[in-house]
Amino acid sequence: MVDKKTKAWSGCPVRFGMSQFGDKWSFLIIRDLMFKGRKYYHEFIEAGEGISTNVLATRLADLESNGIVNKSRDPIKGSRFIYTLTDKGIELMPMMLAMIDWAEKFDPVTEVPEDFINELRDDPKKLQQEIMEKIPR
Amino acid sequence: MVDKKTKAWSGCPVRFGMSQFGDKWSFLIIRDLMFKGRKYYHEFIEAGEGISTNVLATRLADLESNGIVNKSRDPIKGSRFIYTLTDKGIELMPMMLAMIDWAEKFDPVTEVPEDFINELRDDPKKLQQEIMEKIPR
DNA sequence: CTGTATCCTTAGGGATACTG
DNA sequence: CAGTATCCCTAAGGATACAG
Repeated sequence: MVDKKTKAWSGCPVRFGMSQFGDKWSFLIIRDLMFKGRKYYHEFIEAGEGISTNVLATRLADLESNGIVNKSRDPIKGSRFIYTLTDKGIELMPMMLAMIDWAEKFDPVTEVPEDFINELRDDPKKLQQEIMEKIPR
Repeated sequence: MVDKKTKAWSGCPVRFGMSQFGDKWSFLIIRDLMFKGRKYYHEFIEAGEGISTNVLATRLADLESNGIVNKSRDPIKGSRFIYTLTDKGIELMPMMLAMIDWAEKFDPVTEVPEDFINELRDDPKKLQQEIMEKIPR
């Protein structure tokens, strides 16, 4: 678990995670990409969380440079980009699901649809697969 | 999964999570409490992450007011406090483990002990139970 | 020693103007 | 319309003095 002497992981995974996506906006953007099918700049802006355009730009750039988000030109409408999760980003799903499960337990206001939570607790792998298939690529 | 109309969870669990522990320092403190057996003020300070005393104080207070951390007087040495995870805090373990698993996959520098990762992937419930028993109360 | 309060700086981020 | 650059300000947080 931890080194007996230093009581530390040599390269700490939690610190690494924080350095890669460890702020409010990154989590919310990953949420949007993972669970809400959002993939365009304006969709993130209009998500209603109040992120401003410049902050969104820097977060997307950060996530991209960390290999979590992929940015590619929209073949339909060449003036814009499509933002998607990379494999590395998609693999954050277990963490996000664990967080959702936790929030559902402890936040009286959180209202994740019942069948979502049921499936999450019953067969997380299956749920994960289902979500995966809906994530834009 | 999401409401068909709003495409949103009514009370978003991710936003809730972020409001409860959604910053670098909170994650690191929770890590210390959960995996490193730390429970005293000075142990967090000396963790070597460079948190300053005032920031630690506010984070501990925030986590306490969010019901994630418990603060009680040390019966041995009455001039100090013991900080522990509440049940609500302990239940963040699946999320933390998922994050550790992810970091181990994607950070070349992260070095979680092999048997830890093996057990995490093989029998997470058992690992969780084992860690749980080592968490100070 | 175990924390808390104060001070002060800086970086994060909101508002908005701007460019292709 | 899609995204970037600039401006400015607030609030997070580092250093450190202070209190019990």
